[in-house]
Amino acid sequence: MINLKQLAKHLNLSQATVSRALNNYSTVNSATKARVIEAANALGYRANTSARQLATGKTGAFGIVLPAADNLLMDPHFVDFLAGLTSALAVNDLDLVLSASDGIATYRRLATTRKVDALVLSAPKLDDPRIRELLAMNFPFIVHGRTDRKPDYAYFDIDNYKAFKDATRLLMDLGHQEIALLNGTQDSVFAIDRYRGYCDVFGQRGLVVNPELVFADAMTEENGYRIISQLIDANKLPTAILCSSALLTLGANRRFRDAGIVVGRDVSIVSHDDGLSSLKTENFSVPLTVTRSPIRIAGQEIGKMLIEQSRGASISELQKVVQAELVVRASTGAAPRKK
Amino acid sequence: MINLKQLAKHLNLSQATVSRALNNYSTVNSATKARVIEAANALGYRANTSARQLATGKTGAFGIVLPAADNLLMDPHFVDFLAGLTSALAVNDLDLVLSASDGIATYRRLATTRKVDALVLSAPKLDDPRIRELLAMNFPFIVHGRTDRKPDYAYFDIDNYKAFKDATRLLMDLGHQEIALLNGTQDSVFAIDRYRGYCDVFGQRGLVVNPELVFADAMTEENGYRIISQLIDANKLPTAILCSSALLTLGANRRFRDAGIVVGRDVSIVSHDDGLSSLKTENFSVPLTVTRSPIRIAGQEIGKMLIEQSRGASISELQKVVQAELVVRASTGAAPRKK
DNA sequence: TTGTAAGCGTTATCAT
DNA sequence: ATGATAACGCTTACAA
Repeated sequence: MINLKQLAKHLNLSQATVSRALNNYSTVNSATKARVIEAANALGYRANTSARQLATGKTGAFGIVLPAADNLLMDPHFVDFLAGLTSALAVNDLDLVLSASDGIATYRRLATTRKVDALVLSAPKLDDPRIRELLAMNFPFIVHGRTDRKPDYAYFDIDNYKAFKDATRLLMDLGHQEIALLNGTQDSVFAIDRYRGYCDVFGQRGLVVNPELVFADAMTEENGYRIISQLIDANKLPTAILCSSALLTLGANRRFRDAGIVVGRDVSIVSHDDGLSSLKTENFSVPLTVTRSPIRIAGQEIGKMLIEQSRGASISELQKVVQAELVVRASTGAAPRKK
Repeated sequence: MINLKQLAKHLNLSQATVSRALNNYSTVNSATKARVIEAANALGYRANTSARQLATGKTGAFGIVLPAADNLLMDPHFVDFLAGLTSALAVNDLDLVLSASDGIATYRRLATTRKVDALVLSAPKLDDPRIRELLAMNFPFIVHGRTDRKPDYAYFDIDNYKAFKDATRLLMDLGHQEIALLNGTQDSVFAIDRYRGYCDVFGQRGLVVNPELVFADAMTEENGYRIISQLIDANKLPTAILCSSALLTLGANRRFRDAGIVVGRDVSIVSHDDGLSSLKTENFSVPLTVTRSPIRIAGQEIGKMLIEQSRGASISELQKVVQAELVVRASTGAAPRKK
């Protein structure tokens, strides 16, 4: 394990020159630069991270906190997100520091101990205290999602409002009027946006939303099953359902199959699809019609934004919204005639 | 953002004393210790991580690399594992550094740049090159799994052999003789161990394993569906199946439901269950009989071992094997009579 | 183009 | 019990 001093001595150069050569400064002679790099490789020199961090004030790492240990429900979306994020960072040899959530204290700790250069913040709530605090501390961060339409911080989000508007329209164009919405809890901004999209189409067509068909809860397989059970038992199953997560849809499908209800014929489904690699909506027994936006891409984009941010990009350059793609497959069909 | 020098000046003490007070050295007067701590809190002093790392040579972080970006299949097990791991580390304010995998180079980089104090290594293969290299570098690591029965490095594993022996016995005791094994690929040691457990029970009972009923592939929902389809189409469906993953079982179940085959009556299933929070085997339409061993606990245990290791525990203290629990639920029943 | 030397903010050693 | 002061290994003015 050789250090800069030793490498410099070995080369009969000063530490400064060697350092500059390794960091590709333009002022250093290209011949010596080559010589330095070769020697460094030959001797297996690797800069000590802590020393570099101390000297530059940059850590070369970004922080993220593992969401929701509170309800013990680990979100399967998170791995895909992490995969995208780390792959974008790896391009520049940047790392990701992962911490278990102890609430807002974790964010504070990560920011104040200068373990990381910036944070990524997932699943923002309305008026999220983490955002307020980070903003007050003037610590850089990027939000996956938004707290309102046009916030004054860096974020990456999908157009949830538009996605669910499109999905609702599609169903209505197929003749559906009774459409259940299986959504996430209403404290998450994305769920609110989706609900608004859904409602607005009803409004535009002079129809009224039936609140008995709107569900806001944790987006688990179990809940999908439970909600459809409830609807069937109460004899209130609508002709179509709109799901905020493929997991919910999975559970709903299981219930439909148990009841002998054929998806795409007896009932139509549009689901949001985060493109999870472990849950492919195209491989469902009845391939799903979805609003699709891979969460892995979101991770990747946020990784790139993190890099841009550390290079000094302004807030306005760090605000992105992408559209979800409406993919029509076999789970949607014309509304059955009223019996 | 105050530093040690400023804090020391503010207290009319030397940096050394303040540092010692903050690090709870016994040699420092308890009155001044209290005074220092109070001032530190009042002024919001936080030690600079890089500086401390440089001085101590310890990073206070452990590394892990996100598996298998190669096949784009993100393992949902990984989040649960991470949750356990980070929660154990958080107790001591330790962090986890996550890197995207660029093959073995990633491990090398993490080790040589001294970004972390130790690595955790997942999904070991037979004669894994990562292990060989880390061992040669003398860099500390803990393996989740094993490369052989009694290796000479730190590891945490479950007794896969015993688990699948138990499962196979259970099925045979119920009268099953044709038992399919839906396993992971045979380059993973856990899959080999499970296969051995399965085979040995056949051997002990004087029966012979039918190789047409043994499948070794990626443990995805799709593969579970596909394999059962294949069996049904070839009219070779056995009376029982043994699955290495709840995901495989999920897919198998979907195929059974499509075919109107009733699990627990027409066919028996025993699945391994890693206790994923997003996939609860007790909530399947037919609650599953499983060999259970929560992967979250594995993460937690490895987190504790990482801490022990950095405190100087010996290799022999860092080798743990736990048993999976056989939980009998409704997916297993007596073998149907031969038609 | 290269070298000298001063940080960066801690902890550790050695006196006192 | 406390204080000087020297590491730790790098980057970066400033000089040459």
